[in-house]
Amino acid sequence: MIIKLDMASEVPIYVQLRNAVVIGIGKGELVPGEGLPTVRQMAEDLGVNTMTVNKAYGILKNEGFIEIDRRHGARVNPQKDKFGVFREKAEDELLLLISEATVRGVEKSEFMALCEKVYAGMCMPDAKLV
Amino acid sequence: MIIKLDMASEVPIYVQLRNAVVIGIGKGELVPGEGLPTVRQMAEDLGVNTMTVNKAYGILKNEGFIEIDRRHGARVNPQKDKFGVFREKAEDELLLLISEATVRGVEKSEFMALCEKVYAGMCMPDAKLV
DNA sequence: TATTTGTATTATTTATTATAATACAAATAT
DNA sequence: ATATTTGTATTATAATAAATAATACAAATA
Repeated sequence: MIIKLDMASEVPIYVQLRNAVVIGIGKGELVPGEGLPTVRQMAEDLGVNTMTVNKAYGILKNEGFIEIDRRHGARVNPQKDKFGVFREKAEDELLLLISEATVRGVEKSEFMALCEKVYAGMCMPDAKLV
Repeated sequence: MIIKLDMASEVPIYVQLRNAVVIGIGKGELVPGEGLPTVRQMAEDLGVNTMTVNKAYGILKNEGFIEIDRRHGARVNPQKDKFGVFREKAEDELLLLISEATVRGVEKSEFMALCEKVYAGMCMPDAKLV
């Protein structure tokens, strides 16, 4: 899995890394049980500090995307949204995004089509083979 | 228009304020040409510093949501997404949000229904009268 | 036993956020 | 004309966040 960081971005590196992993799992490029590179390896690959990677891994662990132990390192372990925590967060984010879309003149149909387009690019069963 | 700030939030105050205005315009609670409270008034209402409000207003101006002059203060002036800048940003955000939705076990149909729900709560032509 | 793992610690640097106290030019209202 | 209000700029300060650096340690592995 290839992760690209934008060092000029306002988004903190550890957030960019966290997001990349979430997207990777969502797309199926990272499958449950699969191991992530070690903290040190990932830090070396990305050219960032060990603690920056460790922070991202810690967040992914707390959010229930991966599990970590000293034997196997970090492994993909996605947990479902049991109590609707995500649904609530998603609704808040969608309110902001859809508000801006409306202001920008993007019709509802076009916004929904944008969602469809993103979903179309999600299903990549052979992504790892590419 | 009532704006609520969460002082305990990790989201900076000026970002919360910026978002609230964008949502207000999107919902139609703030109509084009309508004046926003002055920087000082808004700061007093919210109990924050003048410069914090000024920063939010400056961003809203740069993003093309309001216009500002010394005569009329800040007025709502939403600009359309002419060059697809918003569409690109929206697609990036949707990729992350939909990825997380997928991981959390939220089906596509449910996600689209969530969008529909948000849209249903958007159209409030008489919002200002309530 | 030596190595690798995640993790913790401490320190330092830089950037961001927020507040505070003024000040100024432009425009308005009295 | 004068006083007020407007957005804006300036400078300073404090608190927090982000990133790096250099180690260190216990647990697990090879």
